[in-house]
Amino acid sequence: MTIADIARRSGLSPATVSKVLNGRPDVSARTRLVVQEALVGAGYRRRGSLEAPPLIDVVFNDFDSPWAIELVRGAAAAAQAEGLTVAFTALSEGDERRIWFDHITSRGTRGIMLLLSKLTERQRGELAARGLPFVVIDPTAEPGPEVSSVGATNWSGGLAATKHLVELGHRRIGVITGPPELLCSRARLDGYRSALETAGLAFDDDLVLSGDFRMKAGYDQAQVLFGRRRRPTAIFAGNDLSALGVLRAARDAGLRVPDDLSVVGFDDIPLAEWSTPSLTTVRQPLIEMAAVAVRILLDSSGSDESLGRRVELATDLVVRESTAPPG
Amino acid sequence: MTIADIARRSGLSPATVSKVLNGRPDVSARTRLVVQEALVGAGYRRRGSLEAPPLIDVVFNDFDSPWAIELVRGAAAAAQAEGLTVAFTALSEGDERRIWFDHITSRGTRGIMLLLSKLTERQRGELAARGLPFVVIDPTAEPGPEVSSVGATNWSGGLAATKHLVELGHRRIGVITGPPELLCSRARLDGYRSALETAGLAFDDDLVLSGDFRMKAGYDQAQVLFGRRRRPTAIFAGNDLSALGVLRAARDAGLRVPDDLSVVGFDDIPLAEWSTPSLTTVRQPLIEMAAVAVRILLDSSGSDESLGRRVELATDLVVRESTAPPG
DNA sequence: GGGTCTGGGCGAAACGTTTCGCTATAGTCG
DNA sequence: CGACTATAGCGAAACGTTTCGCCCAGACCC
Repeated sequence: MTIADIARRSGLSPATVSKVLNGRPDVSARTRLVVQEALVGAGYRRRGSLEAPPLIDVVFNDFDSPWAIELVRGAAAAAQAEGLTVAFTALSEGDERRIWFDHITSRGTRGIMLLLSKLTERQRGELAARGLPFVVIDPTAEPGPEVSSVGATNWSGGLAATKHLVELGHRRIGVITGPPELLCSRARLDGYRSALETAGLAFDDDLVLSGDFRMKAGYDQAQVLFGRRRRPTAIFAGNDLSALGVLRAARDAGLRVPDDLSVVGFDDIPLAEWSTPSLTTVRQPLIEMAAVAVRILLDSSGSDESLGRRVELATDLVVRESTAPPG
Repeated sequence: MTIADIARRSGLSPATVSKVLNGRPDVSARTRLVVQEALVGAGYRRRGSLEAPPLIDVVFNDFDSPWAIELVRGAAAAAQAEGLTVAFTALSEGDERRIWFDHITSRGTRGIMLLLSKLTERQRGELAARGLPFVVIDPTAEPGPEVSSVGATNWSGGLAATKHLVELGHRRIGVITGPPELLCSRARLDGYRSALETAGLAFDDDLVLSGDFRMKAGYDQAQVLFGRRRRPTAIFAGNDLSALGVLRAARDAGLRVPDDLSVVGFDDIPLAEWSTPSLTTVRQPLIEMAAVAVRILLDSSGSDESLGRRVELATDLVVRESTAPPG
């Protein structure tokens, strides 16, 4: 089954078929469609499958967070073990999505790993037609069943963090979530809610604020919480970065952590161990998550089954210095 | 001038010539040489020069520091503006250098950006033969004149940091340097020395310790300094990461920063602004440095001149909360 | 309406790359 | 020392990719 066969089937030249396969621009939409049908119909595969470029693409929104860094590092390590390199694309705010996508597909890749990002329906289709796998880490919305994704047990993590605070004796526990549209933010919040329920504590809307996973948000929202009539004695931050913002806000407000305020983060970035005070947090195995994602990409690279896989790795509460019984 | 011509000239097949051009392993050393001579003799160039893969490679030792991250981000941004992608390779400790090098060269790249790393003589030759440019950021040793490199004004930075402390009234100023083999570490230390001299202060060997740019080293060495007969009233850390280690050590030793101890870092990583207390530091324009490096790669990609460029961008003292007059 | 220009879309042919098998040489065993 | 095996090195041919020019449709001008 060669390119020439496809060309004959579809009444076009081998050159044109090649262009479609490589996402070249000088093919009309109609022709492209005809070729793609012929490709699928004939079950075409490149001959030596070794031609696939030894690249794995990691794409993320410009959040320059340690969280992303850890994932990239994990991906790089896993890729290197397979003789692959990680190429990475940071999407800045206003970026037209087409740009990076065209870029990656025209250059070729072994698979695409999306951090917190989403593909358009069109893009999904194009990838499927070319047999390029992709996997989402911490998907934004509930992804379809045919989309592979990797995450952590966010709900359990939120539960564990809150339970820890409750067991220390805290009754008023503030929350600063991540962006509400993210699945992981919502799961963590639900874990919090569930822990309160189990403990027989009321859920108070006034104590729940949303942030964006950055330090500044943690800082600002912590100040809001400090201004509440009855100040919470503990804060569960959506991630470590905002938890660090909370620590900072506490210091500026003259509150001692953990004596006057307990703080729990989420992620366990390397910094959490070195902040002052060191941060109690819910550890996500980011390195492993990236490794799993790479494995999914490589596995699904060969096979045609379009059934997605959903993997959730376990989280782990790491107790350090930022939590204590309320003063 | 095609591959076939070269083949005829050297009495070999086009296939073999192609293999040489692509660094394939199944060519004997002699044959490879013959072909390379023929290539040079005939002045061969690939036809469409557009085939150069749209990749820039960033290679660094596994230091997982925010410093490297900033540079990678800068490189990614600059590359994206040119329609290129950044591929990145983290060298772990025991890595055989050949591995990554063969990998990158066989896959192809537009240029290589080395962070704190070094190439062997052989590798330099191989890159030159293939016309692949490279640039070093913060070179380890004095690089030859034909090597391009980008850095910051480390000496001035060290000078400015120390001068700042001296002007605040500090007389005993400890230093925790980076790895001594790095040019930038030594330059910063010399700046420190020079500032002391200008101020008429004696240089005391007991106050100079070396670290490795990580938090733990900052922490450990700070404890050593605290144990000195006359404890220093200020510490100049080789980079922000070790400065954070110092902050932590100070807290564990019951010293208040900046009342009992002033701390200055180097780099101005994003975190410096958010640490508690926020860190006075010498800012390196990392993003710009990476952008300059990318520009050098692309500029020298076309031309044959093998003369290296050395660029040093200006550093800048950023005064925050971690420095004050000695108590 | 006819001429001219422009650009998108396609294919022929030139080109580079890869696979696969052949050959010669080195290494191994009895 | 001969037979057998393994391996490195190379080339023919199959294959995919790219360039370049042709064709044609639409826009524009006169």
